[in-house]
Amino acid sequence: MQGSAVRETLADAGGFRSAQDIYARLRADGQSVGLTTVYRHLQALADQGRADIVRNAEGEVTYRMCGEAATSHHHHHLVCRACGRAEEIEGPAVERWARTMAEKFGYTEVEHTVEVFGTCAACTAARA
Amino acid sequence: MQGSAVRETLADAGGFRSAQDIYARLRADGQSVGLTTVYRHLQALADQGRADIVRNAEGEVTYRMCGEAATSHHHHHLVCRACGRAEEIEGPAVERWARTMAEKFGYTEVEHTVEVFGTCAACTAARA
DNA sequence: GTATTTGCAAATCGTTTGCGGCTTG
DNA sequence: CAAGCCGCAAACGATTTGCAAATAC
Repeated sequence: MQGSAVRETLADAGGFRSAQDIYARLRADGQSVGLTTVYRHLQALADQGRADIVRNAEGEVTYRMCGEAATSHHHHHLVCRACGRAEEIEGPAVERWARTMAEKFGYTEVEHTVEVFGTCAACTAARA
Repeated sequence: MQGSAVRETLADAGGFRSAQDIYARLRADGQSVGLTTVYRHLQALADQGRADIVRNAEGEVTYRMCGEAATSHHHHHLVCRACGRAEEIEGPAVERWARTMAEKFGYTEVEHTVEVFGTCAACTAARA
């Protein structure tokens, strides 16, 4: 099953990666997989809540394995735009703020997307 | 110049709209424009800071005219996912939180995207 | 042998670009 | 005539789907 290969690669990558990225890594690793399959497994992981999704600035969808703690627990990310590495962050104040604003303007079924992008210490240093 | 037509339509729409959307409205209005032109003008408006950009859940880029007050002033949006209408909102606490988190993890060149989606009062009501 | 997984090729879809034609000053 | 605007047609890049072959149970 290619599923495990996809999962392993995504886990090994350790950060947010696009389907294309994972596909490239698998191929580079000599593995024989189809792009379609990669997309399907990534989707599945996301559906099951085993992977988090973040859409990058270019509009690409990126995935990252998330620990069971994070699973089904509302949180946001601080993502390195250079290497994809990410920290899980929380902000009760933000949640409250979003809800308050929505109420104030009479909006219902509120949802929000909050992503913080930056360059991690390692990547900043590597930029010598 | 088709530019004014695009600007007017976007302004009239009063909310966040995709290029395709604006194009459709113009055509429906009997106007003769090319999709390419719509994209180009929308891009230009965004570049000049005369329009705000929000990428919706489907990954489509949507634009909305923004007042001069909003121009070049950092703010976020509370967007109605049904009709595109939006309110400009601010959250000093959120800005601070993002910066703090980034510092805490050693990330530099911090940026963030914060969008709040909901269903506005009118659309909620219309759902009778 | 029936259900599931796989992957190639083709189709979608939003968006961008090449480029010749038209407009304007 | 030169500079800028237009828009058709083609190119693009990410993602999805049809479908038949390969595999699993």
